[in-house]
Amino acid sequence: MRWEELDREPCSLARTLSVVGDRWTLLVLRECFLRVRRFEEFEQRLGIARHVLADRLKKLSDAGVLEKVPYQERPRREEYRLTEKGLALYPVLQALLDWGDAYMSGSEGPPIIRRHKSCGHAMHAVQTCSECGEPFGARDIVAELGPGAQGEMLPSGIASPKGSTAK
Amino acid sequence: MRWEELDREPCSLARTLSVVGDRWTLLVLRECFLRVRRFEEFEQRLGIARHVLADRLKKLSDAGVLEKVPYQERPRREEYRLTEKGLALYPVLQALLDWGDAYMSGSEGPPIIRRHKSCGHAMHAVQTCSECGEPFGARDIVAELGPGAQGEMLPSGIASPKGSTAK
DNA sequence: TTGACAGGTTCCGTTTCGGAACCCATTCTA
DNA sequence: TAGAATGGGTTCCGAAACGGAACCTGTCAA
Repeated sequence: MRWEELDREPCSLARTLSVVGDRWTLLVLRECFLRVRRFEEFEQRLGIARHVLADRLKKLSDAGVLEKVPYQERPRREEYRLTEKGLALYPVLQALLDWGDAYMSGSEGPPIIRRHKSCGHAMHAVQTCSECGEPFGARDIVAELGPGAQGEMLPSGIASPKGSTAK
Repeated sequence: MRWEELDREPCSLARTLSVVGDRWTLLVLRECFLRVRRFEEFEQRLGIARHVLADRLKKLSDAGVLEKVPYQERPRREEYRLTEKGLALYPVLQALLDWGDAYMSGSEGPPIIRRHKSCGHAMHAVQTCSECGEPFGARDIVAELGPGAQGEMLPSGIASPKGSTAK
């Protein structure tokens, strides 16, 4: 596959990466979740080249992840805000953050801690099964072809809908 | 910040992206979780340029996410396997997959479904608080400076350890 | 009239990527 | 015993993306 065709791949991961999978996009979104909204502030906090920032903000807006909302007229100025679709990326950031906290923190510990408003504790994310509520890891899941599948998507030895599960 | 210095940023997200944040790495890891292990199979399934693949596999091995294990001698052949550190990236892939299923699937539905071995249901991931077990979203969390913090990391208006919480 | 501010766009030189060709040790096949 | 196949790369070239700096565009204040 080529990079520009990622969004047409029959794979939700590839399609997601076609939106957030390049060099700066997830860092821009980190700032969005920290309530950064204006061009200059993104630029200052990230140290990103201006035209690259402009490109990323445009692509995220086109994808419906951010929206431009005017905050003054004359001269017209607009800021970038997360949409619901953008807010739904929070678990992605959480998962990246948790892995970094666990494997990339120095001896001092993580640079930022997250506090759960309702219970008041410093926390990290635990992924649980939407159906039974139990925590799970890579070894607890099998992949199967779904309704939107096409062609040879799973390597040999992996379960298909009607086949047997992989050993 | 510049891209080559990402791993020295005081931010777990930036540090994680220094390992998995470039064009092909997460797709390579998707294949790893589908039990793809050999150079040729990565190449065929991804359609990635060979030297880019070689570079990504080397970087992931250097980072301790994959390890090369010999599967035959004479001629010596090695395959790439996820380490525990690599397996710990599963929540990242899950989160990306869930967002793609929710926002990037066509009318047919998601191309791959995940089945939870222990409960038997097709499932997606739900992130819950490690402390109280409740599901949470972006609006339920506040960020605070942690032990590894340095300098101006949070935008004005965001809580610091001793300050008040952001509105 | 000049300067500042916010939000870009343009230009240029350096990296990275995509695609194809080539390399190398070993084993299989004719 | 020659030649092809296999698996895992490396090398080379032109195209695309990036980093940095300069420039542009409304509007308002001094």
